[in-house]
Amino acid sequence: MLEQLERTAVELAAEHGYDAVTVEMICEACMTSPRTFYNYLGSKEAAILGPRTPFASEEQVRRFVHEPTDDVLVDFLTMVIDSLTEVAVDPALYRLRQRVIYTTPELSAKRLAIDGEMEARYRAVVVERFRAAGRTEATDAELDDEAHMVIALSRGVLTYTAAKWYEPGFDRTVRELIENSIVLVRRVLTTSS
Amino acid sequence: MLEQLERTAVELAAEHGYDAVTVEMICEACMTSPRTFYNYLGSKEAAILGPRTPFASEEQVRRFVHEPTDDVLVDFLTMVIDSLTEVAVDPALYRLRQRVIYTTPELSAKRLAIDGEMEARYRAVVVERFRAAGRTEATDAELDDEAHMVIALSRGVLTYTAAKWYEPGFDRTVRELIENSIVLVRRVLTTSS
DNA sequence: AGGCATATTTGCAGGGTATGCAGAAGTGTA
DNA sequence: TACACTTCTGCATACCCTGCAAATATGCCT
Repeated sequence: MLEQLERTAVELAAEHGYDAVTVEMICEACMTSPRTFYNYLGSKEAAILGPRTPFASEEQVRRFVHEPTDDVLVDFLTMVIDSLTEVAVDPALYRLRQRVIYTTPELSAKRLAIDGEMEARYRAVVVERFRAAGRTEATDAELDDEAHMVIALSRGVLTYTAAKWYEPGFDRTVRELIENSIVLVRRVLTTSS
Repeated sequence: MLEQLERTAVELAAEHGYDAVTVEMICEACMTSPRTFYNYLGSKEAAILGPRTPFASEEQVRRFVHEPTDDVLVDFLTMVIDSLTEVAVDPALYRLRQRVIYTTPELSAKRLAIDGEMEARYRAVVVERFRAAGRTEATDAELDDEAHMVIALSRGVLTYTAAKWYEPGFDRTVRELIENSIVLVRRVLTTSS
């Protein structure tokens, strides 16, 4: 039932636009009552957004912390992207969902806010990595600041990547996109003009 | 009237929390009707968010495009921050507003979305600067990509800066914060681990 | 099958945001 | 005072969402 409600919500929103679809419509299509919809999903938004994006697994975090390359940003982005692409389930529905979210400002905003809630946790992970790498010369505050910035930059890169990913003529893999993004970051920060 | 409604909305929200304040409350405090509130403001959100953040002025854009230093990111951030801090008006109300927004996830999200709408325009400005600097070796698509990344990174830095700015013990100026942020960006991208 | 406990589903009342519309109230002018 | 014009207001309506209690379905035991 939950699955059917979500699917129907996403499909209807993709077809008519998020605002044009009412909870009642979704329920009629699913032959159930609005009250049940709210019991399962809590809100119309939640139906479209779907399950919360997962935090990186313990194993992924462990690798990030204890098997560093010489580039935090790349490692961090790799970890996050890996955790995101692990979800799988129904790829068609997944992509439809993303499309609806991405084309509805209200929903992208909400999604950004939700993902932002994980940032504090990720920040701690980054600090842990710094510590593990023997960064003992810096104070806690300094490392936390630096971790904060790693997260902030990653957010930028991920935003950029997501935009590319949802552009009409998308053909490359996420990994290629991220690699391309990193190259771009370096270019922006090293070349003049 | 409009001003009074906004001020009252922000003050009540700061005191009781955004969700706890109803439009009716605001209107009672202002001795007016809910209908008038909606005539002026359109939504409760709008009352708290206030006027849209302005785009950089023509003069600021001109300087960014034609008087480049060797660092796009710094120049871009400088331009944006300058345009943001030019607003002025009532500083106390301004800060109260920011605080309410920053402490209400729903509102920060919305604000981020609104600001995001200016990114396309800023991207064009960055490309213009690249062109003015004689970057003729690159294709349009390449420059646009690079500009896109400048914006994405800036968003990250601005997010970081905003977080710092609204931390309890804030004492430094925005300019100092930005400079500090840039240093941090470079460190993250150049030092190992 | 009948009876029973539990879980799921539903209806209903109500509070909140927001919009369209038409009429009321205020304002300035001849 | 009469008129035009702007501003404000009330009312009806649509939609989102929540709490509560009743109805329905489900599974299990005798």
